[in-house]
Amino acid sequence: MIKIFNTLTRRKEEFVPLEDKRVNMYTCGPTVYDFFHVGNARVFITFDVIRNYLQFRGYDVRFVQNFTDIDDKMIKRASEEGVAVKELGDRFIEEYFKDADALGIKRADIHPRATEHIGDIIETIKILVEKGYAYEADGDVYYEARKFKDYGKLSHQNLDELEAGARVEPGEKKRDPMDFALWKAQKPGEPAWESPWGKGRPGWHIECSVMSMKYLGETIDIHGGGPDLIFPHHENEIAQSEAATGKTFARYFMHVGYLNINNQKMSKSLGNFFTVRDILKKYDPEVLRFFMLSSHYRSPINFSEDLMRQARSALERLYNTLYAMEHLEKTAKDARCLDEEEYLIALRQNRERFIQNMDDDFNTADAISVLFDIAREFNLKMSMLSQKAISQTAESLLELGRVLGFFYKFGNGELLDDEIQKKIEERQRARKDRNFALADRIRDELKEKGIILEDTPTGVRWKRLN
RNA sequence: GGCGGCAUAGCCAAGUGGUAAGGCAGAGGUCUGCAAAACCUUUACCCCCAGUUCGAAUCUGGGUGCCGCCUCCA
Repeated sequence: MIKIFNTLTRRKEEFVPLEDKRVNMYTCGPTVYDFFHVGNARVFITFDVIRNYLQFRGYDVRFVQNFTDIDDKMIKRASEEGVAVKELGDRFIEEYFKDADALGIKRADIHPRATEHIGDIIETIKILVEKGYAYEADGDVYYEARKFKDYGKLSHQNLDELEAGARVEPGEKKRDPMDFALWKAQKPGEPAWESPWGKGRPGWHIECSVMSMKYLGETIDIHGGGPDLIFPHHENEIAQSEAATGKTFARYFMHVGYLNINNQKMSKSLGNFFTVRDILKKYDPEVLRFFMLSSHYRSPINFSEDLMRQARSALERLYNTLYAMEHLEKTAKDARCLDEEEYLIALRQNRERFIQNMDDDFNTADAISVLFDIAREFNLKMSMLSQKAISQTAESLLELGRVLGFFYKFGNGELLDDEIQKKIEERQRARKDRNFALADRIRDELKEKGIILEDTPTGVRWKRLN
């Protein structure tokens, strides 16, 4: 039984999708005006794992993540750079996929763009106006928060409390500070589309309501995003969607914890801002993924180079084990000895434990510890295992690791080229002749080329330097 | 002012009523031509005080410290 912490109820609930074995999920993607940062990455990686895991558990997952390609930030950046908003969006969508691919974040089934759904957005706004939830004011259209009786149910605030802290920008034509824009009238130089209220563009919140419902239906199973989306973004999505349809918008809302720098929120003004693009210059993307998944997704985590180095060492340990398995799979003789029943039972139990941990609100930290347990058991007993047991272990470790998005680069037919293979043989001859100077020189040479040699009782084992 | 989160070894981090997973780093050891990897051993008054309980890191109350949301933000 999978349990999910639902922001709506603030508790872990048993996960029961609307349709048996089918899950519809939507997450709010990036605004494509720049490269994405490590905080964004945490959200994308988290939902990538959740999606993988649900599939692993046999669900048919339909996953949608949008691109916000029209809003204030887009307009501002485009004009700064002297390019069209469309051009800016195209460019950073491309850059998004470069980073996401590197991090092993799989593509959503659909990545809709706001600007390609203007017609749908207008239709939904029309419905909200007709139903009396929205009003036009001078070319703008606002949603009247007070009309929606459940407003605040996600962020657990009531309107009066929210209103006390609300800020009204001068020049806004809202009737109430808590009202928010569904449609904004065009300002000079801004991109705009024709609408019943004149030329303009959509507000931020409406796009997600519209695209979620268009591709996944009026009621979806899981809606997620970053922690600061709870209010107002997701609150507003609920208000818009549920007012329009009269149905529950999303049954489980999931929010990822913050990624902090020195225990503080990352912000451009503090200068503690890291893009994924920058970090990948120094660290393997898989290390970043490992680092993120070492903590529970809802806990705040701190990002630092020291922690990245710790993550790198830890991941390396798993890889060492994988290399050892690969090596032994080739050299192990069958009928090794020992009763390996017990070992295989423990392996199965570990696999079960992994599932239990992940079932419990996707506890990746616990799940990772199982990976290490499997590795230790194997390292301890590897010289006594049959080929079959070794293969089974490798299979399990790879299978479970890949649910978390690890090990994708492993074992895809990386063959040593002949030249390197010859060097290894040459070194073996030198070792036999006790010409250790030559042997060490060859080992160093290969290291230069990124190939690490390790001598073991069953022969030379090699791995690629990361 | 309203709402919420966190505090576990040198560092990171699970655990949420039965006496502390896992990783990194350190020390010692085994193995080894050397190296590497691996394995073994070793390191915790679970922020403080009071309470509930046969029993609390885990529940309750009160402190202390840190962080967040309520405003564009993942």
